[in-house]
Amino acid sequence: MTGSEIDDRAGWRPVARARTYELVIDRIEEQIVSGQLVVGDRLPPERDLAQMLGVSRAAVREAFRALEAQGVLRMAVGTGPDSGTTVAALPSQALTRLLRFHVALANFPMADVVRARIMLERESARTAAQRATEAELEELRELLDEMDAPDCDRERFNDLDTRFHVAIAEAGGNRLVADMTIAIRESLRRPLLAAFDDLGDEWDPIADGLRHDHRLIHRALLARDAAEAEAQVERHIRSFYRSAWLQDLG
Amino acid sequence: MTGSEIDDRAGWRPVARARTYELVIDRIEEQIVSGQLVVGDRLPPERDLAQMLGVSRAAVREAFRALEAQGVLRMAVGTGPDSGTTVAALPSQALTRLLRFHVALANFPMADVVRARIMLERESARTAAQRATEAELEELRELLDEMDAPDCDRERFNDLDTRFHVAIAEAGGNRLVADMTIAIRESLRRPLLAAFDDLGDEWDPIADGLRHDHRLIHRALLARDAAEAEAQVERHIRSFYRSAWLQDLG
DNA sequence: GACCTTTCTATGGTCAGACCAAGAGCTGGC
DNA sequence: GCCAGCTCTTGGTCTGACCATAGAAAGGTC
Repeated sequence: MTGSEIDDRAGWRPVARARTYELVIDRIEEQIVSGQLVVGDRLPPERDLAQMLGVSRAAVREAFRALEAQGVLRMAVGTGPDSGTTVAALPSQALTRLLRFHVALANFPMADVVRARIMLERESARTAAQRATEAELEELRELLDEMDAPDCDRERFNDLDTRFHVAIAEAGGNRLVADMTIAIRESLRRPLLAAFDDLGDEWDPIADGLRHDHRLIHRALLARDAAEAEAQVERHIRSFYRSAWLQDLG
Repeated sequence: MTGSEIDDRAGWRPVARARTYELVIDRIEEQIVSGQLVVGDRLPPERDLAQMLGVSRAAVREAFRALEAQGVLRMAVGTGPDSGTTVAALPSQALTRLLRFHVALANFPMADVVRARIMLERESARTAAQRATEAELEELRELLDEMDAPDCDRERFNDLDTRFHVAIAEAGGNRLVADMTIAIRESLRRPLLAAFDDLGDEWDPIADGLRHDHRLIHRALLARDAAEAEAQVERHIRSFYRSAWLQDLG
């Protein structure tokens, strides 16, 4: 027999020795799931909580850091009403950081990310065509006008472009979809700017193409034409990906 | 004038005083973005890195915790080749935790989460219909057979159900879409089980309906009928949501 | 020489205690 | 009545110690 008899027996796997800070997280999660902690609530001061849980302050702090990284907590010094450690609602920022790291690590292939982006933004465009308010449509138009300015460099263009797509996602009304859209766009910011620079002289015609695409999307939204908005968004993203990365999505 | 003149001047906002651990994270992110750190690489021991960066070990540890929470690092004691702190690729787990917290905090309304789920799983079903392997289709069938077992209680049913949907997402071939699907399903586990229990005697007919839906989805995948697979997945999720939460998605 | 046991060492895990820094509120002098 | 300065709370950081784990190395036994 090559292995030990007590190994790989179905149904048995080693217990993961929980680290102290994970136990602290578990206690906090209990409070959240049971509804005893809601967004805006304050947690006890680190020193107090450490004593209450019977652990060191360092363990509490490491737990807080992990939760802060997930956008669940917000920490601030001082005394006032906004100070201390409070339960936050920052899923968008946390999602963005998470995705940025994993895109940089190439855990998600670029093509997969772009396909996901198409899926998300089609959904948002469809919903936005149905329920965007007049004010939201007007805001989109203003963004497009700003992108037409002659002194709009590539970085500013990209930031306005991002705001345009994010505004559509938020007009779509689905928080989760909007936050995922934001996360994808922001995580692509650096590679996108690098691709813009690589374009060299080809930039101007491509930017004009993007401006034209955006107007078509905006027009479809104004016309409340969900199918057209979806189609234009998909065409827009695919053609941009093709020109910036010289690849097709198949 | 009600406010100070130096406040809310467009373009000016207070600098966020970076905390030491955030600076440590920035250094690590630099290494990752520049490609000097790739998945599997080891970071220096905490004590060494602390000295190299001129900060305390506690600051390094807090940074590591934040990155661990994002699925970017993996920490293990000991001396062997797998010990120490290494760059990991665990986006799925990190996404799941993140979403679980924010669903529990109701930062994402249930209806939004379910709509996002429909969007994701439609995409996966469409792609899976085109590219699922014979082995993957067979695995799906085995899962469905297991769900037919008479001794399959609600929790086991839910776990098999999850594996069925996740398997389709993975057969779809898009890592990001699959990981988001996993995260959504897992984050819904607790509320889903609670809803199952609330059903009481209505459980049996509903479970039969789910089994039937699954067979229809499976059949569409076998037939390589992408449009039908998409439609069946959407119908399945909508009808389940309607019966479990007694609400319509509109 | 092969193999098992013991010891060593590197590394993360945890803790205690100290001091710093920001910020709201209190207090006393003007 | 108002402003400066003190005070207290709370997170931010550092130091240094010791614990726990798991390979690696050393040593002993057959």
